[in-house]
Amino acid sequence: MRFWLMKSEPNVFSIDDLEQCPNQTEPWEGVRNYQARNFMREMEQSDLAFFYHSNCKEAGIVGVMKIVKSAYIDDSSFDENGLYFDAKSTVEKPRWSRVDVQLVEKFTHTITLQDLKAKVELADFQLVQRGNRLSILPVNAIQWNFIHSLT
DNA sequence: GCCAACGTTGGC
DNA sequence: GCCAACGTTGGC
Repeated sequence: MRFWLMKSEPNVFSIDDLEQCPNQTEPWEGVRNYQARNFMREMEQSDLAFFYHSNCKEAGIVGVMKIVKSAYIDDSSFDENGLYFDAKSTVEKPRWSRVDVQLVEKFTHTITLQDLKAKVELADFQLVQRGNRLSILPVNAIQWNFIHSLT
């Protein structure tokens, strides 16, 4: 069982949007970065992930999700008219993957990036490293428990 | 909206 | 395989 952090811009897809989905479950699609994709492929059913709101007023962790389906083909890359179209990803040679996530817990308040950066315990956490842009990161158990204790 | 940091592309 | 040019991310 492993832990992760997954970023989404709330004006594109927020934790409230996930809450509205049937079964509070939705495919996590549109990841177009190889490192992030590879992390998704390492995910197993019942792994947990923090939901992180990025590129917004109050950037930070807003809740917890569960991986309910491990990586499979992200066919949004085939949709010519869609946001996530990638001409180099074909049905014969699909390039991108997605997983299905289910909402587990919505925090009553955001654990902001500012909060996280202030913690000595998280000095090694990839999220708070300078210049970090990865949209999916592994979180180790110690970090997970510590962050969760901040709620 | 700015811009630093990083990833990707493509010419050579 | 190098690296300049370009595109994207994301905090501020």
